[in-house]
Parts: sequence; structure tokens; C-alpha cells
Amino acid sequence: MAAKKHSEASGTGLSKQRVVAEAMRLADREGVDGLSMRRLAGALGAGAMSLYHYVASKEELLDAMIDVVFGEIELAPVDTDWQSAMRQRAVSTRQVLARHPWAIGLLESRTSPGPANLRHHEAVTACLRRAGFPVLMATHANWLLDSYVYGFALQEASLPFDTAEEFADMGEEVYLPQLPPDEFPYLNESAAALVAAGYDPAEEFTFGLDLILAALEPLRVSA
Amino acid sequence: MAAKKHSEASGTGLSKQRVVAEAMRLADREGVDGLSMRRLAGALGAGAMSLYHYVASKEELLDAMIDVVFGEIELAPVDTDWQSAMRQRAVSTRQVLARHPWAIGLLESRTSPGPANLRHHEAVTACLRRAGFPVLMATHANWLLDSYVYGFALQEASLPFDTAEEFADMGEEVYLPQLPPDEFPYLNESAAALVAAGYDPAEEFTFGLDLILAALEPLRVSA
DNA sequence: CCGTACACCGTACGACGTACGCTGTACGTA
DNA sequence: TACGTACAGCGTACGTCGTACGGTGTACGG
Repeated sequence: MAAKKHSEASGTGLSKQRVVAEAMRLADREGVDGLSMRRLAGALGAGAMSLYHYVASKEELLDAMIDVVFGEIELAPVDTDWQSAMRQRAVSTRQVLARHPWAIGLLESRTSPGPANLRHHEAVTACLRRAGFPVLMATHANWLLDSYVYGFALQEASLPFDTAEEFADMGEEVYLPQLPPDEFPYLNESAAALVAAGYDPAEEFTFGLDLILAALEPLRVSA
Repeated sequence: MAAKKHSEASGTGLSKQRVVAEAMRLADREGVDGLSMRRLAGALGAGAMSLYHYVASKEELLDAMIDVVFGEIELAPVDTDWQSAMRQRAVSTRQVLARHPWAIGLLESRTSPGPANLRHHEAVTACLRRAGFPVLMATHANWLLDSYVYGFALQEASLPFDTAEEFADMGEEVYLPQLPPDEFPYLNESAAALVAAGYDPAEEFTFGLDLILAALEPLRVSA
């Protein structure tokens, strides 16, 4: 038949980067379950099997996608106090994970960290050590902060709404009716208070984050 | 042909409970990817389509599995101080999620909480409110604690080892060689310290948990 | 002008979720 | 006793998935 010099639809020629980038776009738009090699190839104007010249398997593709996600996280800046630095990178992490919700579910199954992941960890550890945390304490702080950020992103991803207004709408129409007040009195109280006060995930996030940062502060050893 | 009175292999007759329980066993043993309707049916001595008399779809099956997981978590006891109660249920949650690692990855995609999940949330909120946390503060505490627990479980699930000894073995043989000391000086320092000190996920967990609980203490309003 | 390498593709296989329609049995009613 | 209905479970089939394998045309070094 006729293979052209290079594929023509949407760009000239494939590459691992282009494949991974398009895969992320697809996953962002349709979720991980909507990402198949065939659909991905289609979006790139290529045949399914062509992708295997750039990734060894779908697993490897997913690993690569995860590492790009880590690459999107802003590294901790070095010219401020440790709390600001950690807050900044935590906020950035949350934003990135909210932008790519599929990434969180993938973290569980992928066991070996990619280069961007390692760089990120190195930068955070460096910041904590330089701030005066002893080695093991820096590890503790790392686990604590990461747990909070990932866990928050996980919970946020499973919320059926994105904004405060959406929540107000849904809360009254969908949630409350499902909660018999006699069986769930406290949940009803909370839900009502939240609808009244308005709800912003970003504020919720910084509350816990600042609390953790403050609690870590006295565990440093130098000034 | 011949349909027997009831299916005969491994028990007499199916039921949603039996289907869900066997699905969890299968997922525990082989991971979520190893759980297919056909394999599950096989394990139950039934045909694939028979399962659809008890669950409307695989999605519903997964939802049911998640809710059973929440049901396995010990509710917060009511006869102790709030910190002990919260610590206990957090520890139980971690144990349960470590026993069913697939559950964590599933949380991301399932948006409406099952009854066991609701009961769990109600119990936790009740405990916090009774301990003197104002309504919105109880919500904050809830998010904070859950984020930590889920995030920790998520990180733990993606570790390639389960015990401290395994870590010591792997750390020296697999991890360190991958980390060029000039590029990742701090990670090397941490890894070395961890191998030397020994590493126990359970201890790591309680460190962060106790830190969070202590930091929440002054936010109560009554004694 | 030829040979080799490369980029890409078509086909095929086994496994997946599940729609649809069929069985044989149990049991209430006459 | 005979029959009707309901139900538990199954067989087959369709479209999709990941991917092994073996092409095929073009580019380029000799």
C-alpha cells in the first residue's frame, strides 16, 4: 500500500513524548478507562501497533505518564523559609493531581519511582534537612506531608463536584435526602453547616497543611 | 442440558454476599486486574452470566466490595478520650487498607459512599463533636485525619516491600544502586539512615498520627 | 544502484464486560 | 394429578481490549 514519509494527522511523526502527552490529554478528558492503545493511536493519526515503537507496553506508558505528572509539580524553592517552601510545593502538588485525577489511582499500582519523582523527593528532603530536621525526622516529615497531600487529592478526586457552588447545589438536592436525620444526626449537622458556610477545597487543604507545618516546626534542631 | 437444583461447587447456591466475598478474596490474592467476572464465576463454580443475578454490573460489584472494606474498619469506641478513639479507628483503617490494597486505588473512581462508609463517617464525626470540636472544626479534623490515613495507605501500597527486614534486603541491593550519590545526596543519606535504623511502617504511621492528634487538641472548645 | 535499517501497519489471538434468550426446577393453584 | 408462573443459572455472541507476529514502503550509507 502506501506508507507516507511520516504520519500526517496532527503533527509530523511520533515520538515517545508525543505519545505520552496525547495519552495524558485523553486520560484527562475521558478518564483512565477511556484510554486504550487503539483510541490513543487514533488520536495521533496512527495505527495501534505503531505505539509499540515508543513504549514497550501499556504499563510502561502509564509509568511514563505518572512521571510527567511529577514533572509538572513545582519543586520547592530554595530562597525562602522551609514552611513557605513546603507549602508551595504541596499546593502545587494538589493542583497537579486535581488536574490529572487519574494519576492518583495509578500511584497505588506503580512501585518504582521515575526520575521526576526522585528529583522531587530529593528536593523536598534537601529542604527539610537544610531547615534543621535530623535525618530520621526529615523522613517522618516527608511521609507525613506526602500522606496528607496524596490523601487529600484522593478524597478530592472522589467528590462528585468541583466548586463551592456546585456543592451547594448538590448538597441540598442530592446528598441531604440520602441521609435520614435520625440515623445520621451528626452528618446532617455537618452538611447543613457546610452548605451554609460555603465550601472551598483549597481552603480545606491549607487548613490541614498549615496545622501540620506548625506542628513540625519545633522538631527542627538548629535555628 | 442439566441445571442442578443449585450449583454444587464450594457451597450451595450463590448470593450477593458470597459473590462479593469471593471477589474480595480474588482481588486480595491477584490484584484488581486479576479480578474478572469469568474468573470470579469460576471460583464460585458458576457461569459468568450467573453473577448478574446478584450484581447489576462490575461497577456495582466494586462498589459493594469497597463498602465491605469500610465495614471491616472498627468504629471509634465511645468510652475513651477522643484521641484514643481516633487513634484506634485510624490504626484499624490502615490495617484494613493494607489487607486490601486494591481498595485504595478504587476509592478514586467511586463517588457515592455506601452505607458502611456513611456509618463510619457518622461515628467519627460524632466522636469529634462530643469531644468539643465546633461543627466546622470537626469537618476540618475529619478531612485532615482521613487524608493522612488514606494517603499513608496509598504510599504504603506502592512500596515494593512489606516488612522491615524485606526493606533492609531490598534497600541495599536494589534501591541504593539506582541513586547516584552526586545527583541524590539527600536521598542517599536518608536511605542509609533508614537501613541502619530499621524501618517499620506501623511506627511511621503512628508518628504522623500522634502529631496530628496533638495539634488538633487545642482546637476543642469545651474541656 | 543496491542493501540495510527504520517507521509504521494489518491481521490475528485470547480475554474482557455484558446483552439476549434459553433452560430446567420449585411451587402455588386447581 | 396437572398446569402456570417465577426464578436461578447458563450458552452464545458482539464489540473492545492488549499485544505477538510478520509484513511493507521509504531513506540513506556504501
